[in-house]
Amino acid sequence: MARTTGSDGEKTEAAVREAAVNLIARFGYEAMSMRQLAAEVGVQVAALYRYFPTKEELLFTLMREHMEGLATAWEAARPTDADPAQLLSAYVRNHIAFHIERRHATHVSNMELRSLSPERLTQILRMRTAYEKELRAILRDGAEAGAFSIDDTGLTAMALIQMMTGVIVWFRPGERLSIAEVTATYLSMTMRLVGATSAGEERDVHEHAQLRA
Amino acid sequence: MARTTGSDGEKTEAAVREAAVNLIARFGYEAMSMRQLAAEVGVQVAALYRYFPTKEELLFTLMREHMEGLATAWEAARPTDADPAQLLSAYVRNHIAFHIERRHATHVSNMELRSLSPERLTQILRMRTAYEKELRAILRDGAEAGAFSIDDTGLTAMALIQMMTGVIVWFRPGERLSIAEVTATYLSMTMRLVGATSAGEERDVHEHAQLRA
DNA sequence: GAATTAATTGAACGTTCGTTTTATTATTGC
DNA sequence: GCAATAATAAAACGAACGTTCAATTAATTC
Repeated sequence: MARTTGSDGEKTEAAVREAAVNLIARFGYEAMSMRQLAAEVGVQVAALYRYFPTKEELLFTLMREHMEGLATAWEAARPTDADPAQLLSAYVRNHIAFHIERRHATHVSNMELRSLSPERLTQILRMRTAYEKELRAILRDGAEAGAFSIDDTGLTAMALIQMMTGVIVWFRPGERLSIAEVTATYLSMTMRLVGATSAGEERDVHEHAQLRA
Repeated sequence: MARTTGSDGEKTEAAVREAAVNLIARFGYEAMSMRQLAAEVGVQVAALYRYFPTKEELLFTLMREHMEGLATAWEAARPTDADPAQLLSAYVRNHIAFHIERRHATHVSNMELRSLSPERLTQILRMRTAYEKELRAILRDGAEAGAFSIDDTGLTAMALIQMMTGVIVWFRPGERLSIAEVTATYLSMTMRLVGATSAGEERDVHEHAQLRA
């Protein structure tokens, strides 16, 4: 046989992407074979190479689109004319929502960086740094405005990102906590961590979180 | 040639361990080949199999000893008759010191879990859970005693561990910050995050960290 | 100093890997 | 309905993989 009835390039490519994210998240990039991926999609190995010239290019595509999606989501979620606490709150909400929604893709983007060639690694890291820079700016502006009490802006930003992204390690949808509860608690922890003093939505969030304590 | 002059089983095994930790941390377990490891040690491939029956057993040994070391370090560092803030402070100090000191081994233990067989994975996770349980107990006791203000003990413990362990992702010895400075800032962030109210050593640490702000 | 044990080499095993090539069939445009 | 093109199958490539085995030499024991 050759071309199969009802075959469609776009559908196949989308199926390859989705299967690849799941397999790489579960077994790791090196451990996933192109044969395994093809079998998961329900296609022969050679068909994969019609859409992605190499295995690494497939990985890179998944990562790049994940980072682009993160940047796009933040652009859409970022409030205009907001005080530091509201900005930080929006950043935390967006970060947690995005990462919980795309647990597997986040896993891939965080764990498989070393499988990229130096040039591609640089490209992904540049996107990541740009995203983290937004948080540092929020923290710096808030500290200068007296809304936050922060020892070291850069270190605090890294600590917050590690803390928030860590959600995907243990969070499983439908278990003890809902996404809203997790987000509320993380918001509360974040605001305390940065020593937020303002009376914005942060206090509401904090009081809401206390309801479950 | 066969046995080489000055060859010593103990030294070779130690060299294999060390080289394996470094190579796996840098390239990943799947990407590291036994030939690459042998070349790094300066030995032929077959010699590795005198010390570790399989590649996975080597990985498991590295992980198990890392987790045992972490438990041992905490047992030695845990204060007797201390208030919650002092206990938490000791936990944070020990965790950060241990993980910075063994960055590569921590990377291996955190990133390569999926390469273990189910039984071995369970064994490592059991050790990890036991260690995390200590932190949850500290947080729970502190919250009950009124020393901390915590929304969700389990969630806070996970957030703290992710935040602290994340140090190894960005920290490089000899750069902008010293280990002492990083530890002080993380202690400060931790105490604020858990809403510590007591006037133990936590205030000293916090004031000290403020000196650099 | 001969016998035994410890440590290692060198070569090979079968398997799996990412990738390529060629042929074949389904779909699309005219 | 016929040409052009898109999508896939089937088979094969050489290279690299984890692992094993037999042979060989250094160190140790008596």
